[in-house]
Amino acid sequence: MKSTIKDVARMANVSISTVSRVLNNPDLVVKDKRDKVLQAVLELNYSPNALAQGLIHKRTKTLGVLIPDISNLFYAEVIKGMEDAAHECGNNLIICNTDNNQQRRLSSLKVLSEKQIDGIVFTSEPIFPDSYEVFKRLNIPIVLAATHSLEYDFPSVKVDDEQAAYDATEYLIKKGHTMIGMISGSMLDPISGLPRIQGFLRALRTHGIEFVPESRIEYGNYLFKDSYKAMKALHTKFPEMTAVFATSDERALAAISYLHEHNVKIPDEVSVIGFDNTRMAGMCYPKLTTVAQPLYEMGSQAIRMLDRLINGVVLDEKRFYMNHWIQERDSVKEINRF
Amino acid sequence: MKSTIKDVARMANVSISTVSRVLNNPDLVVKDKRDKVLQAVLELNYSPNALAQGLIHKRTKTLGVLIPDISNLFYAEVIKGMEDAAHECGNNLIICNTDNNQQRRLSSLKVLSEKQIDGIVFTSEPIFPDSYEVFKRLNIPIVLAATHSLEYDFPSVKVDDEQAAYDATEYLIKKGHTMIGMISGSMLDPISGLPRIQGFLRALRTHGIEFVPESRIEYGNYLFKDSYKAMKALHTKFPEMTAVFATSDERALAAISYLHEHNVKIPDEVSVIGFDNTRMAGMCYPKLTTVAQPLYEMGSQAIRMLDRLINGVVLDEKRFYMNHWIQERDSVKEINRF
DNA sequence: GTTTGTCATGAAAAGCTTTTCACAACCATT
DNA sequence: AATGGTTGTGAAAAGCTTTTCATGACAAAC
Repeated sequence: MKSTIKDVARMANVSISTVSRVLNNPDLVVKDKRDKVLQAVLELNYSPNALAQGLIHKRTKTLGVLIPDISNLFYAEVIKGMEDAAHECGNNLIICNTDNNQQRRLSSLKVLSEKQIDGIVFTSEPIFPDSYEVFKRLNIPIVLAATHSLEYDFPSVKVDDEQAAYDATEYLIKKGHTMIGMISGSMLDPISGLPRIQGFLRALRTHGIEFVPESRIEYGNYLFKDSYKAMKALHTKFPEMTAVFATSDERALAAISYLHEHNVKIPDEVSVIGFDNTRMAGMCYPKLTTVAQPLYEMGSQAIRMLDRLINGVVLDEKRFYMNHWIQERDSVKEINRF
Repeated sequence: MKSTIKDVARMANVSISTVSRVLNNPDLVVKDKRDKVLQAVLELNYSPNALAQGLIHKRTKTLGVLIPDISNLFYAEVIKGMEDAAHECGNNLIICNTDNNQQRRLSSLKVLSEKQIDGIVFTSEPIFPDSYEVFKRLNIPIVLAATHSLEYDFPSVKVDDEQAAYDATEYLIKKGHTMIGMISGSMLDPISGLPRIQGFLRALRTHGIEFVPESRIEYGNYLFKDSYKAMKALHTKFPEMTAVFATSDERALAAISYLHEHNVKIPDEVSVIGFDNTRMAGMCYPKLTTVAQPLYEMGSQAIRMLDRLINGVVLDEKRFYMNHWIQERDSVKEINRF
């Protein structure tokens, strides 16, 4: 049986209030009582019940995190960043898998709210009006990570996807590529789909490369298998291609697999650039050049922003864009333009 | 401001007890009051405060999970299995990263205990006496996942590592290999180090393959970079090797990278078998043949066992060994023995 | 020597819910 | 008509802590 403050009080021969004071405001009580209390605490292995504390303080030091699919490697580093930051500011994380499923998302939010969490980090998914309603009713601080919203003014942490895609494409162009294909997410995805396509197109336009989107971009979901098929379709309709921009590392690995299997040399015949810089990017062959997102930092930054919001600090910038960069490895080759 | 049961009672013109009954035991109250209460609940968007409930029931429906390094891909699937199972039996997970660090492990356990979690899943790490003391004092159900303890009788879920390593090695032998190297974890690691080495040695012995451990096994930590170095060392001291047993997929990928970079054909010149069957195993080239652990199921099974323990069910088997299997892909080749 | 002020401490309320107990009303039994 | 048994409801305790308020003791100031 766990001991309570009452047990400590009894053992130390003082009132409950005194015990509480010893623990929270030690200099309010004289030394000999203090010592007796401390002694009793030790002896009984007492530690306060956070439920009771939470009830009083209306603060649980627990944060909720909603993630569409935890098993996706993308989140491994993000979660670690979150956990480390949370630990640092004395919080715990309840992580919920939403499975890309509104029902589950709602039921998770309901229990999180019942458990009186102090704030929420919502990752990756766009905010639809019905989710917005729920968030508003929850009435607690919320931070978006790896997503944002232009309609609603939730604070957010993410990379500038359009610019990142632009930079990736420009990088390929500067390496001499003009025949560039793209494996992309859906145009209907306003977070990591459309903006990356727009960045890609803008780079081509800026550098005067003519372009027929229908024959150069292949769309598909984010998993390896579909991306492999997408790469096959792309390569079939665009065999002159010398470089592919895959909008996730998983897509890039699928492209690499396809190319290997068809005896296309990487990067000698076809260069590949990915997106995310998950740990996998350094583990494949050839090592993947990719648009790096600071995954760990995105996670920790999101938590730190949330913690500040909870403590009533006003954020100087609502939409926080983290720096991305091109992580050069071995999957892109400079080619002779002429 | 969140509404309380008091607000609902006032609005519905009944006592607090009646509201509580409507929510927990509806047939105890007459229809018209019940309807009025339900109406008020809806109108006020009321949901009960889990802290107060937890205080009474001594049950929080929250479980703690301790993981040495969340960013390791190994845990992505395990956590998902845990989360799904937890969700199914109405629990939430507080996941803590221990960083392989006793200090942090202890501080995490302390807050988890203060938050009155109902049980703990402890993953991967061996149980040392001091940890044991802490667990015992916590006095709540605990399940070990991907680890176990022979000294203490905590229930556990894992694969039979010795047998799995034996099977992997035998698989290579049956494919005609006799010159087999190993990239292993430390012999001092009683969970995934020593047993796998023992399984490896037993398989060789059983099949009458002579063997000088010093020149055939390379030890190192689990990260890619070290494993790459290990592979280099192994290949240097054992160039006749036709197959490598890498005791994690990450190690196997490092081996593959090394071989690619030195123009050794996989699996034509050297076969590689991994361990874990993380999602990466299907994304590399060649696709990795590996000893599959049922990661998702290990996670969900651990949670289900924990939930049963919490509900006072006595487990029929304490040490639960999940089935492993050889997931055949493309990194191992049958060779001609003569 | 009375008053003011400080300090240490305990009693009790508050935070929100569930559950036990008691009460009243009603019907059925004798 | 009196007793016994249901049934529906509210008051209050319990779960554990923090914090406010009140009290008593004692030193300092007039």
